[in-house]
Amino acid sequence: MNRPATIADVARLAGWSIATVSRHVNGAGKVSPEAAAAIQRSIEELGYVPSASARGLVSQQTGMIGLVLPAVRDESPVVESNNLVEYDAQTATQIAEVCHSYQNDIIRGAESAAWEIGHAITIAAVRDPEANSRVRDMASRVDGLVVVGDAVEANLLTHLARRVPVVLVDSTRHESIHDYVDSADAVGAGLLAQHLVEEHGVTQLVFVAGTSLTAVERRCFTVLERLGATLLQVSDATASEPEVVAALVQRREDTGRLGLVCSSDELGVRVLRLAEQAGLSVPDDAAITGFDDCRIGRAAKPRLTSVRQAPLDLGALAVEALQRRLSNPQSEPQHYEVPITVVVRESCGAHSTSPPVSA
Amino acid sequence: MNRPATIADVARLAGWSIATVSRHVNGAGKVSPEAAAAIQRSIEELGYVPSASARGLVSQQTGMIGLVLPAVRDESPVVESNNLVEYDAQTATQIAEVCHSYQNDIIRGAESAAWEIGHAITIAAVRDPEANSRVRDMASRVDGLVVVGDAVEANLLTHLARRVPVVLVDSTRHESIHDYVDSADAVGAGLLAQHLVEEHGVTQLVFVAGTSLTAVERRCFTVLERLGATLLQVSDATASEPEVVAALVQRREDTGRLGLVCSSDELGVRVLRLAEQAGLSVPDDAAITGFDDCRIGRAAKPRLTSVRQAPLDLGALAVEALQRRLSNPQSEPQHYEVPITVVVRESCGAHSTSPPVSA
DNA sequence: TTGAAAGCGCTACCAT
DNA sequence: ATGGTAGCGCTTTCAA
Repeated sequence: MNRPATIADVARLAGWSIATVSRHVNGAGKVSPEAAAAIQRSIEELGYVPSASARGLVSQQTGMIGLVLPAVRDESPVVESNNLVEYDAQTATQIAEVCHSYQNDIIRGAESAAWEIGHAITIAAVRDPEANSRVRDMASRVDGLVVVGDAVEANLLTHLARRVPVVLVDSTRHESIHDYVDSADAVGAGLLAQHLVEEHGVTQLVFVAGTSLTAVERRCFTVLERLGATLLQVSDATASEPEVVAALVQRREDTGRLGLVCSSDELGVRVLRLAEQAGLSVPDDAAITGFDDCRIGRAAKPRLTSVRQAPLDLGALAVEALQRRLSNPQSEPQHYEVPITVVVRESCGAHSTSPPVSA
Repeated sequence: MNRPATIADVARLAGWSIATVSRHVNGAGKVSPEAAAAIQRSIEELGYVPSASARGLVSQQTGMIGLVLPAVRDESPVVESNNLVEYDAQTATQIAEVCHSYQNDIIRGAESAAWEIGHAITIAAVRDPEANSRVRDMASRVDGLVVVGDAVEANLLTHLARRVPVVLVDSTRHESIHDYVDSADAVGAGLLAQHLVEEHGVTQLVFVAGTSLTAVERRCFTVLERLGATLLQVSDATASEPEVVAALVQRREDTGRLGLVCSSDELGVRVLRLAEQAGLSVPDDAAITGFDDCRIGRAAKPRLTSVRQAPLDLGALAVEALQRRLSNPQSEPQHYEVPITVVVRESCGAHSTSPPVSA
């Protein structure tokens, strides 16, 4: 690995001009067969690879798309002594895994879509929203930026947006000056509710969530509320579970067949257990559904009906949005939504053999 | 988003020379406070971000590290009608998920390590080993290449290596002309065996693998063989399972307490079931261990003792290797190994309350 | 401390 | 079809 060969080296060795080499390499313009042959030979010989920097400099584009993700911090289990460890899976680890697979899908979706349009992607996991230099640096080497979640400060974002187009993904505080992509989660909640009511004769919808609602959860509840759903908030603490059990019993008595729409599969599994404690049979007394279609829900005892929001598509759509913006810089900021899918399983009353039902 | 501001724009607006702006931005050389202030102001005003291409061109380095991964193709479940689907988890999907989380960890490890040394990373999932242009392109925009698995043809690799240093990760056909990183999997197998024999009184070690051994598996078996292990190959087909059951019964009768070292957690779980069918109690008649420490093993009935090879560290180590190479281009190609960890659980005879044991 | 200017490797335009 | 050449935006001498 000496000084890497340049186009000039190739030209000299081949006995043709730099311009001709450039044309040959880019397949632009006509190049005589003899020239092409000679040039190709010296390319091989010298191991020539054109410099992306030089190309980018003259063409004013880098051929790269940047993906900024919020870093997920995961607790690693304590390692006890050299090479041997006693391991216990922990909640924190599980949550981290869910986030990882989510981000992983976004990355892969973006990578694939970027590849389709001839771009490479570069990624940065941002630990700290004030870590500006990181994002700045990235902005300098890409044609466009996909920012997932709230990894980046709003004002930095606007600064960067003056240089490269920015597409937000699943941001909670998305401002309308940027293009924005998320899943149609509220639509999913609605579909789910509709399914429960129409197909499984649920008479009372209940939206089950944590003690404080996230933006997504609020949106979902808004939709569900219109369909007559009530809200049941479950704290993280195990201590408060008896209350929840009581509430479930209560509602069952008051209103007949329950449809418990939980805001995550994790929560859904927990509610499954609580319903059992409440003496409710699932799905007969209470149909229970999750959200996000994680493995945990697929492994649950009555498998959990859930809403799948393909993060793969999220990533891909973000890249497509970027491409549109790139080719049409002046148009209004747009909002894209990736469609969701309701995955019907036993926890809502479907029989494993029953055919799928349409919306 | 007009034409992005250049250093010249900043200089003009600030009323100082290009050179001074450059020095201010890079913190190199002395710049008077007044100059700094004026320059900083116009940077903000113009939303100036220095062009990585231009920088790269002059400095002859891109500040990027490329990560090439073999694409994992996963079967997506058939979607049945609009937005509703009946889902069944499939083996193919499970395998894909394992690969994904493995690759995901490598990416995150690499990203993090790269960040430490001031580099960004770019990734390419290569669908087809002959997709040369993709990798070529990447080679043109990075300071170094990390190639995972057998994603890239050997001869292309050597071509590229003339331009950028290449570090191989988990390649089966790694040639000694490149730096190379993998896990100490064979060491792990050895440690596992040792643990089984010394701590749990296993009298007969059996290495359980698929019908054709991968390179890793061969390495592991080589080690185990020295410790007296025999080989038991299990085909993917369920049909042949009775034979395996018979084999297990046979060996148990012949040689006393069995130590079944399986080449993956998936296989381990399967063997768990087969041992049960064979009427063997686990871990009393047969201690069973997996490999790779996946979720499936942690969820198994007697939780599976396994060997964890932190792919996070793989990625990080690869980047470190690259950095060494970058700062010392002439040294001999090196082989790096990330240490493994034996995770002791019930399937080998450990009590969940028992303290961890040292090697 | 500052500024002028020579490239870095490449593309694209203009002659030929 | 081919070659000469003017930049692209930046860093880095070298003088001042």
